[in-house]
Amino acid sequence: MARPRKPLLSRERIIETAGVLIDAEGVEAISTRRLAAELGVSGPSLYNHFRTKDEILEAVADAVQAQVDLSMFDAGAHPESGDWGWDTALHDWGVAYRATLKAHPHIVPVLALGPGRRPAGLRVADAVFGAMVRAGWPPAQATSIGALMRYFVTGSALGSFARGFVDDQAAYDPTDYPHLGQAHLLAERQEQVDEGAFETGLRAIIDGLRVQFAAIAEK
Amino acid sequence: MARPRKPLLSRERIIETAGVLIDAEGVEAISTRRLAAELGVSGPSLYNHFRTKDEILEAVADAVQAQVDLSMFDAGAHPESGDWGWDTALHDWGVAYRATLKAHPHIVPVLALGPGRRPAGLRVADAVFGAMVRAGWPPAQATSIGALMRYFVTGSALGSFARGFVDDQAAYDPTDYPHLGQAHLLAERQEQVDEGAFETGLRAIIDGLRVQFAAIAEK
DNA sequence: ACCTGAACACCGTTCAAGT
DNA sequence: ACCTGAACACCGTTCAAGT
Repeated sequence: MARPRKPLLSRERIIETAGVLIDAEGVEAISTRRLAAELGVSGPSLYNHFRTKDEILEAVADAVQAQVDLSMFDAGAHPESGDWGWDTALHDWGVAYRATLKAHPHIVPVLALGPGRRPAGLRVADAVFGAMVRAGWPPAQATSIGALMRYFVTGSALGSFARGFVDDQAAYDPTDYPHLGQAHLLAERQEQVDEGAFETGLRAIIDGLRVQFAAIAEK
Repeated sequence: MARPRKPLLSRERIIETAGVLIDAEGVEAISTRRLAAELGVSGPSLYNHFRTKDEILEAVADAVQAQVDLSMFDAGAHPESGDWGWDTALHDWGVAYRATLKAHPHIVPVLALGPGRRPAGLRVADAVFGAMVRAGWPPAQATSIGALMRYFVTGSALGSFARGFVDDQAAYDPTDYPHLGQAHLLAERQEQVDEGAFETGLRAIIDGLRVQFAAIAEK
């Protein structure tokens, strides 16, 4: 075939197809040959558009991150109700962030691991930092808030805590694990357990930040 | 050589060598051939001791997790001073947990991702759950606390937030990122920024849990 | 039981050749 | 510029053969 008069591939098409494939079958399902085949093209063609396979994965991760809603940080968010607060914005963002990652769980390791030098990651950092400073947080704390929220949300989206438990009482020898007598019950409700832990943690973080904020404002 | 009269390998020796290799060169450096060579043995020999390469990585992750100090959850911890509290225990554990993971950063993705069905993971869950219930937390909340702490600590150990920023002001176009004018300064102090965000987040979580605990105790 | 070399079906990436 | 097939240097894993 050689060079067609109109390019068969584009970065966008590669990212799109890779994303679908990863959502369906996981990151391990992606090989350059497999992805290329899915695109109707031969393996090495991809290297005309990306330098490495890792770069493709990073681009997919960035595309997912870009879907996270940030509108709650807008200066004029909820102007009518007048109840904007850095705390509710942070909570809403956390929930939206997690929901987006949970919709694309297979790419989360790439997203969480990378240094986050991707454009969408910077856009998030910018929005959070800007909103926190505007709300009265000192810059150093505003930076920390963006970081710690990322730690918590990606950590929660990465691994299921509840999935660690099997639905079999015999698996938990009371000698080894004296307090896990009911642990096998967790297996039945993995989803709720992880969701509950996330909600509890998110609320704790925000309650805790309120305590710190009050201490700062006091001075 | 065929079968030697004394086995050349053991699970322990494989885990140990794999751990050293991963610490030094990362998970990608581990191939079954490379690891076997390091052990003075041929590639397929490993399959007499582990079913898959992934099982080896899981075992290394478990070995790291097993190093995390849990003594702060002991019933008789600090009996002389009498200042044991679930909150300080949780804080100390968080700090110790993160320190251990930071000492072996290359294995953290495996540790954070896996379902945590490994023995060391269960031992952690058991210790935290037991201590929280003993301190007066309802079982459902005690479960959540173990989970949310894991989310936060592994998330913080996985990716550096600060590493996302480069030491170059020109990288942050004010049009794209209106609030990142000082972001290039973060690059210089990655370590402190991430450490500070972790400390802030850990304190916020514990302060927030105190608020919830007070609400529960009140009833 | 525990090691070996050979073999299978893959990989990511490079590169010269085609238009 | 953008695609191709061939090739290189790898992979994880299986398996029959050796003791």
